[in-house]
Amino acid sequence: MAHELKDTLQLPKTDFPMRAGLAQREPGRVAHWEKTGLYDLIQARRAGAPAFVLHDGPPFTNGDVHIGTALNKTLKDLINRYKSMQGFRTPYVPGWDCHGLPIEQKVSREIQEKNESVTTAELRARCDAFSETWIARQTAQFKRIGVLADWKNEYKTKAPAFEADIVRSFAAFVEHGLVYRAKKPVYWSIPFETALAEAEIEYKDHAAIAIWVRFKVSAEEAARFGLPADKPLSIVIWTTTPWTIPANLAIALNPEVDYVVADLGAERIIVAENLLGAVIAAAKLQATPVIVVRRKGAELEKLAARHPFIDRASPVVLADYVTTESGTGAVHTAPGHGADDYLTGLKYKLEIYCPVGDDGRYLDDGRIPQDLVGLSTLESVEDLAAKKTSSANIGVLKKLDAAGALFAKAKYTHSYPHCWRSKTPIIFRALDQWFVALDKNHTRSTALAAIAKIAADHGWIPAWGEARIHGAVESRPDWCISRQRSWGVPIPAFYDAKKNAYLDAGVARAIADKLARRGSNFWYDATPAQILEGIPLPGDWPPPSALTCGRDTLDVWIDSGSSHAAVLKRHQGNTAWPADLYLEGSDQHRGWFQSSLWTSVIAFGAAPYKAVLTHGFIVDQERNKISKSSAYEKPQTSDAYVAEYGADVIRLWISSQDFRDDIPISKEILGHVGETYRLIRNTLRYQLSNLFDFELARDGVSYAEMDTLDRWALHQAAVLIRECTAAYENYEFHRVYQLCNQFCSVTLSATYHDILKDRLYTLGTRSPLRRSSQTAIHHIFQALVRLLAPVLTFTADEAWSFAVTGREYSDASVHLQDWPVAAAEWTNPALEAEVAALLRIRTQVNEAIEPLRAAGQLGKSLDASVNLVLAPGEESSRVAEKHRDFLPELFIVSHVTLTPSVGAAFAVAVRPSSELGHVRCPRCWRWVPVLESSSYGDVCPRCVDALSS
RNA sequence: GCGGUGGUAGCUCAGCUGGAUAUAGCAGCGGUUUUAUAAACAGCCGGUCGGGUGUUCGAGUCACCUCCACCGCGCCA
Repeated sequence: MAHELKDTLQLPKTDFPMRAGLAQREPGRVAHWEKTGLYDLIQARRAGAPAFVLHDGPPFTNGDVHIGTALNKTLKDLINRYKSMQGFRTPYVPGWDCHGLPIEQKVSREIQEKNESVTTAELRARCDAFSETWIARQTAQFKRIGVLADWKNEYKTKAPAFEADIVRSFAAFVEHGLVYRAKKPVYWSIPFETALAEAEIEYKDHAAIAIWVRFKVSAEEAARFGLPADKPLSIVIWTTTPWTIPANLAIALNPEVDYVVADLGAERIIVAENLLGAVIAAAKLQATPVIVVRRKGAELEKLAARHPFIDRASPVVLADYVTTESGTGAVHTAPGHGADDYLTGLKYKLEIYCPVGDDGRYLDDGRIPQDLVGLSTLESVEDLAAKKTSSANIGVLKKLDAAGALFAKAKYTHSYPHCWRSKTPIIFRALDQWFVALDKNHTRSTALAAIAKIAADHGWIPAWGEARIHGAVESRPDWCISRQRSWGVPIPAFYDAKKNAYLDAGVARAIADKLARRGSNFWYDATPAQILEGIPLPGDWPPPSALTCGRDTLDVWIDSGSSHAAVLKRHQGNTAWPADLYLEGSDQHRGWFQSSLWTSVIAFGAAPYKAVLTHGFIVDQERNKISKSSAYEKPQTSDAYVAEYGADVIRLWISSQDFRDDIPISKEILGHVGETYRLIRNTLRYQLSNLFDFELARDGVSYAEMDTLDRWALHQAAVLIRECTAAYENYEFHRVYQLCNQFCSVTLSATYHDILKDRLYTLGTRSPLRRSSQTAIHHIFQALVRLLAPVLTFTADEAWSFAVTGREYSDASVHLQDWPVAAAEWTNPALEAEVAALLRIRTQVNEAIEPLRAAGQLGKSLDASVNLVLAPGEESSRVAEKHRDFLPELFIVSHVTLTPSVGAAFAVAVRPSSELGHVRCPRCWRWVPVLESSSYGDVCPRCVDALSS
């Protein structure tokens, strides 16, 4: 009997599974989207619409997609999908950053391990192949997390046409007269005879010899500065790299620090006052120094000391970086052998002097003492193990000793950069490099103006991005754009036998045209004559036969920084210049945002983007950064996370975080997000399953005829749509997450859906009240699934397919729908206020039920009967009175009585319905005064109606 | 060391131009239901808003100092 009764209920029905099985089932949807050509369908649908171009910053192609990269790409995908549903045409051309040191390093290491020797062109071909395999893998990984893009029109910085545009960017620099050649110190690996980049050095402890050296000050010079000249006077410097002494051109003092002339008896020395004691101690002198004179460093500027064993002056210069934490406060300065020294050298117009050759040996330049020429500055791994220092260091020590200049020496262990491959200490060595003069031709001011213009349009998101990039652009020194590397775009410069450089914008552009057809290996394979064939040369150039090709490549930031020119300017994949949005991590203010700005400002006079959105970096739960190398339980790759949680949970996690700040990730956090996912999924499932016999056209109820609670729900949906839309517009996806989460759990699951069960399940199929609720559910589902579609791309699409066709896969896609809009009539604040008041009473009812439950007098709320003591005139009493017939359903109880009581306060009382002598209807479980008979036995009058309809 | 950003319950987030008892969801705890059932509902617990000082009738909100984290830059001669 009971079983038959249950069969008369309209229980929910759907094939939409409760359990998502994301990790297993999502790949099927990726394939489905590929098959149906979803990206193209979306584009075709908006063919005539205004464009929103989000220009993709290219990830580096040397490994699996890191979770941070996945976050970046997913945020882009989310925005594109939202904008598309909002009615924009959203061409999205993904890119790949292919050139550069990390790839060349990895490939070189492989070659080295196999003891192969290859030509530059072969090395480049292997780098190309290496990059290509990662492009394929990363593409699959991006698709797997639901990134929808124009993969067939993707851009690669290594593609010949792209390389040509990189060279054209460079040609624009030349055209504007910005490119010049100068010396600059670089990290140099002696064993490999190559310049190293920051990434190729590692800091290790190094046992060095620290020396204190006298730089004599002549009597005349001393007198000129009012210093006592009756005893030998010298400035004492300190250094841990004795081999750089031959290149010494100056002594740097801090202008603010107090220096003293200290009398040691036989001689006098000049050092910082704070360090005098330490210097005396280093020299193991017993004498108590007597301070004769005290001067600020600034007062000693241009005092000319003498080099200890080379006949030249070493003048005092001033530098703020000089400290009194170690040494003597007087810093030995060799502009060809140190970054600071270099800058000081430029300031004082010193020669950038580097008397050390590629092999690390002193050159015979006519200035280096003959007994030092040929000595090596290299300390091999064996030398380091044996604690032997370099022959150059020993040679210099001998010379200093012989000259009587060695004031003291000591062992000194410090952290020092080493070549990561040869494990030997690097040296700083000045080499000729190409630079871009950023202050020429108003370049910097134009760039700053472009930044300000974007700020005026609120294009820096968050707003502090403006300060970031402004600072970076304002303070950037001239841009060193040459690299002594092979895997990159060649700098189209030529050299004659005397190493004079030849560079011309027109020639560079002509070469770019050739590279576009033949690829950049042409530069490495062909002779200068072949390269220059058919290209008119400037009048002052020698014939091609007298030239050789330069071997430097361009800084890879010019590669990616040219993407706006190579992709947007050429409308690749129907894009347009400038981009509406660039979106990358906040480190790119100094990286891609900046390099793109420079190339664009120089070539086109304006920024390549209208707005720039930045996100923070992924950190672990302790707020420590998650680096690619750190030892975590599992690799921090996109695929590893997707395999464990599914792409939609990862995407939901991404949306849940305020990405402008640090973005924490952990098992706990993802676990919570997984809970939210299940809540949302179940909410959608409830709606789908209760619409199984509903068709809007056939069964829909007009708003005017809808039930109060259903109208209330539509009001809530309208609010949700409005607030979510505002959040999406402001790129505040975490608000979307919070809003949808609360809507699903509080508004729907705990309130609306719970109350609706009675009418949906037990009323007659075509009962107007049931149809009213189904109409509301239909509208709410339509809104909710679309609001979620940009985030939960897989689940929303799956739910949509079930809603439209009842099947898991179909041609219908939520991603081809418009953004939801609430009908104006849904917004009904007066009704909302009344229901809100009733819901507050509902909470009181629930609180009153709880003690009875604890006492075992009640089980489910339907067993309860409620009496409200009304206080006439009071608001909740008024509202309760007005909606008295609605109260049992709203409270999910069987019976509600109202007892007006003048003078009493509003109160809630609950008792079991059985105490009223009521009986329980076996069909709908409500307690009623009497049951009536039906063909299914005795049921309540309402169920009799339902069964007969 | 410098510049930027942030720090609100175990977790993720509200809190607008300073105003009363500081949000909500999730998690946790012990319950209810078996008609969304590897689901659903109700109740309870939980925060001196990183720390300090100041301005104010009143500070999570403003100022200064300090600690911690992240991004960028620099330094270790």
